[in-house]
Amino acid sequence: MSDTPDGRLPGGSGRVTMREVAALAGVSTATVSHVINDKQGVRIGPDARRRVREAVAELGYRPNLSAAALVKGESRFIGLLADSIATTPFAGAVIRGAQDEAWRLGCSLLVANTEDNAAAEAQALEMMLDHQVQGVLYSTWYHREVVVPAGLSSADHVLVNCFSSTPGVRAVVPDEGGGGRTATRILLDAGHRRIAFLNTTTPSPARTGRLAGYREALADAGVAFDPALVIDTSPEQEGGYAAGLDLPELGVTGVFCHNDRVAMGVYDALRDRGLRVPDDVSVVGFDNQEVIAAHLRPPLSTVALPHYELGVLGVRLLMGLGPAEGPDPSGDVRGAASSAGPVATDRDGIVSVICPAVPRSSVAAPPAYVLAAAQP
Amino acid sequence: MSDTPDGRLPGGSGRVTMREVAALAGVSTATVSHVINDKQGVRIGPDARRRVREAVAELGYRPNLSAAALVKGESRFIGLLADSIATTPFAGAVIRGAQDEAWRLGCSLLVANTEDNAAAEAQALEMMLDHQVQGVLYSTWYHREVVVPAGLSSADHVLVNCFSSTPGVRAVVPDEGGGGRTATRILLDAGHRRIAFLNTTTPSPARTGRLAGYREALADAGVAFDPALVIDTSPEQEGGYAAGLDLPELGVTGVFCHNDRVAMGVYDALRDRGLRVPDDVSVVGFDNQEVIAAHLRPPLSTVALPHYELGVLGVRLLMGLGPAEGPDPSGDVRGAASSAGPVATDRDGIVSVICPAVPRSSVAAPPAYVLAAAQP
DNA sequence: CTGAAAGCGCTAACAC
DNA sequence: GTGTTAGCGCTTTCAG
Repeated sequence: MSDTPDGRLPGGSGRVTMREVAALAGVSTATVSHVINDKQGVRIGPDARRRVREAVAELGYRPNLSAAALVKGESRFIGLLADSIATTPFAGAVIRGAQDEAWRLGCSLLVANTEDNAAAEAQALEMMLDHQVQGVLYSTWYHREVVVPAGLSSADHVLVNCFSSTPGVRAVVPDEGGGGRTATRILLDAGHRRIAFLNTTTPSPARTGRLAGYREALADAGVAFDPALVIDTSPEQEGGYAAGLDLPELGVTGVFCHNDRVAMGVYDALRDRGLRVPDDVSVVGFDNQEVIAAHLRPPLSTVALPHYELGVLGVRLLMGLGPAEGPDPSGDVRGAASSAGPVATDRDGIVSVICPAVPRSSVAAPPAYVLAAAQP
Repeated sequence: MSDTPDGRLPGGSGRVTMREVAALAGVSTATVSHVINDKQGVRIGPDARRRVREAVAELGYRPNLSAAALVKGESRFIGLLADSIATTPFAGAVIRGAQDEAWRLGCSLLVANTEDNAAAEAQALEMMLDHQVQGVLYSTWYHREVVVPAGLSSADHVLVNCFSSTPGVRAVVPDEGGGGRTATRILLDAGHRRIAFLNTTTPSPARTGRLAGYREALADAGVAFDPALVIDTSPEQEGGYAAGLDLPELGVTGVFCHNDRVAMGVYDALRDRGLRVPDDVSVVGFDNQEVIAAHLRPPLSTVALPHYELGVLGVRLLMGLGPAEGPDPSGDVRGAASSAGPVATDRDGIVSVICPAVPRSSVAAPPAYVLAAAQP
């Protein structure tokens, strides 16, 4: 059971070693190793196996991962380089997904926040290599093209939420087009026909992808595309406010905003123009920034990009596993969204939407999902 | 460079080993080790030292951390258990601070997100112990009392942003009282005398601490405390809205809100009541939730808790270092005075820091800081 | 001042 | 089927 609580055992760290387990079980360390690692192709008698298990339990044995890593030349670590961690919830979601999947595969995540600083990036990468990571995920908090840092090629790697023009580099990215379609369809399904799209001015996959999705959804619904309804504006509250002031003259009844911050500005602008949301104009955002979407009045309908799933898929891709797989209990799409009350408060309940297709990606991205109800 | 005589080329991972460095430098591995680790108490000739350095550079040698951890029985890892990672920016800030300080000390952070789930917590902890971490930081995303999980005592540990009634457990927590004073003083300095405080209904150090700070600031300014101006409400937009509707009747010109979400609701309520911010009523929030504070119209004055610094101090405390000494911007160090910085230094170079396991006792945290300008 | 040697705890060939 | 035996790359006495 437990050793004497009064003093530290002399050895390295006082922990139970495999040799002690072997001794108690009356077998050799090799046998213990085989049993513990469930080694395939090695036949161990059921009796010995049982005794080993018992000894492990009784002694409270825990493997020394450093020793295992040393002899195998490879650790059970997966590195994750993130360019941000606190500024948005997106990176956090990626990390959560990657961690959950890594744990499922018996690995640990070694996260490093680089703040998009090349020096920190290089340092973090070396640290990871020094720890013999199996591979490295390179992730960004917003979907964009990146130049793969030189050192990254020293390790097996996969890009997450970003992509590179360098051929042969695996990447997993969100389906912007699907997101744009979903957002637009929310408004179409609510009966809107004259729908503005407040797009960002920043060139990005989000800009082109969401616009394409907007147009596709309109086309699918038999609504003619009107270029006058697509307004480029800075992707913040200020941009939304400025563009929102012009909306009344356009005669639109619905607005799809490039992101939730823009939607926040639109709310303000519409209010200042004497229009009410959702009675006069319906608004749909993008990103599901919990703190905005759930707490605006009325709560904002929005589309979330599957960041958690991006993390999951990044790990799977890195480990040479296919995208989806059978029983995935944690694939609960609503999980990432549930947080505050507003979701339960809304009238029409939660709607899940599937965004198939995958732009630029070597991997299928999971569906984006929608929060709150569409505003009629 | 693959000049191993016994032809063992693909042995570990093809990386340069210390033996190769030793061979090139014409010294033994022991000498290389001493030079690399800058071992004190061992005299190495300047010449040998130089040759080792050159060999390291030429070969691009990188140490195998697994090997070092194995032989020393301890890795250069510091574990960080976080109960959340994506739901708020707070945890992220703690992580950033802890990581930066860990790196400064030549350590790596091993982060685990537990989502406040006991099973995940236990699993993560075992993982960390299996990696021979030096110690573990146990952090929460909001300041609260916790019961230290049993397994945590297997490792050296420090609580971050939380505290325990268990005696002897070190902890570093934010100075809520100082935050409350700061927020209130913003309004006082702007000339307000009738200031409401929308406190949370949730019992917590934040609730009592900020209220105490509010009262202290009033007292310092010679303003009588009026219990009618303290309104408990749910700490969300909804709570702020509800309480905000009552503000006009109270004749207040300033409002200190328990957090930014409440302030967001207050903005809405005041607008609905026909009052303007800041012309009619000034509002100060708390938390500096960037996405709210910076994007409300007008931008919200708010107070930020020092989460980054909490992470930094957690690491320093764990590693037996005193609170950092550094550039300390804008005053208000008075919070530190009341925290009775219980930093005791032992002889023999061993530093022990004891934090009273009481809500009010915070380890000398850096001052909270204020964003944006006070509204006249 | 420097080097030879003995492992750290574990895995992987190969004997038995 | 199971035990024996080498090391993995590094740190650390302890001789010289």
